[in-house]
Amino acid sequence: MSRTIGSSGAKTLAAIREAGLQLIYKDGYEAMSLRQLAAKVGLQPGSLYNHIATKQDLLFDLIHNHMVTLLERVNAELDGIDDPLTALSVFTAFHLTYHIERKREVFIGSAELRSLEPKNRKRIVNLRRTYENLLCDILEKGAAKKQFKIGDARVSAYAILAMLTGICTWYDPKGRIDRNALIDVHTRLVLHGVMKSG
Amino acid sequence: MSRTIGSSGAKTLAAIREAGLQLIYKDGYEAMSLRQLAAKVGLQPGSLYNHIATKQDLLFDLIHNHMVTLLERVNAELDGIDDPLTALSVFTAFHLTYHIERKREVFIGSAELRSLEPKNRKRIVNLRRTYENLLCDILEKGAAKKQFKIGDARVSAYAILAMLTGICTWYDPKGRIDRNALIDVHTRLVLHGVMKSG
DNA sequence: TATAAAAACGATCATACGTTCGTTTCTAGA
DNA sequence: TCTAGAAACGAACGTATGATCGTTTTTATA
Repeated sequence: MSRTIGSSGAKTLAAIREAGLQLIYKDGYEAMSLRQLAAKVGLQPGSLYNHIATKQDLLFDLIHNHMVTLLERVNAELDGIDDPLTALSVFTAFHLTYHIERKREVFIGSAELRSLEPKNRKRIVNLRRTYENLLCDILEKGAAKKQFKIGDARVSAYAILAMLTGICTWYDPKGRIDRNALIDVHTRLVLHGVMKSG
Repeated sequence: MSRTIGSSGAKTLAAIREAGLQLIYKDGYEAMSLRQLAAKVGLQPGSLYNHIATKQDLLFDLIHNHMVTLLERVNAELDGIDDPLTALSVFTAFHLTYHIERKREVFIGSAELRSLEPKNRKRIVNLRRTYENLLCDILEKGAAKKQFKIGDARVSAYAILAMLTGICTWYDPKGRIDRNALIDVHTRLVLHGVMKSG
């Protein structure tokens, strides 16, 4: 028995994950070859299989890990908040912050859904649905309390999520736009968009 | 000399385009093999090359054709409209309508940008930038006239476009949601989102 | 109807892919 | 220090890919 604690295996796996994230984000899952991936990590292609089961497993692992983290964090953020308006504001800020920080995972999580095997895809779609439902609930509560005026809650939720998630395709943290300014612009669009008055 | 008018070649090319659209939309460009494509059209793989130059050319052709049409139509829609509020409303309705009608092309046009060779990608990105600028201009004019209150115009434009384009990933014309209801919900979100009052 | 071009066939090319496997090297716990 | 297991090598597997090419069939015009 050996190499359980502090083994370099964990580091290698982490390096594979990071390299995979970069390559899939840049070129897409299908376009990334395991030879590319291995070269980026500094391994022979076959050696990858000491750490991952299949290419598909790596993709699922990356997306699943991201979804679980997303749900954990959003639940922590929304915990104890009752007022729909406050909740919507918190949700918006959280969603943007998280999506800026992990934009590669987020992008892969939606762009490469199609590359997941049906069974894996279903698991991810379920987690995503759970997340969407959080926003749906907020909107419905706000509409019930007459704070919001929206049409169909699910349609509105999809529209808002699409808007907020869109930054993953273009936002550059080192670019012209300040992060807080980004959050302000979006928060305004969302809140004014759903508010009853206006 | 023969087979110039009414030749069956044009029909075959159209069939290849349509089949390509379906397959790329469903599985992605990289995942679509020319054998799949040929089978769907009812040809041997090699016969495709009587109609297309390369697989890459087919992808570019599909996306480019879509972008050119998009620009033609939006210009026709906005022609002669001066008031920013009216323009924004028209733009929103047009964008949604077009994106519902050609959701496969639109989806491919953004999801498969990465699959285009650099030179091809640049041409598409330029066309897209032209389209984005139309919305940017509307927002800036509205802000200058104090009709709108927005932050950065380009950020707002990206946010709105992301929201409206998002329907391509989930909207089903045969589904629960009526098309007009969809347009209403989104128009409300956009207009209220940018309006000064609120 | 004769003919030249268009379009399909179908075999084949070279290459790249994900994955496997026997072997060797390294490393950390006993 | 010894040793078992982890992790790397590197050659190889079978398969699928995009693309080519000489040949045959179909088509519409002249």
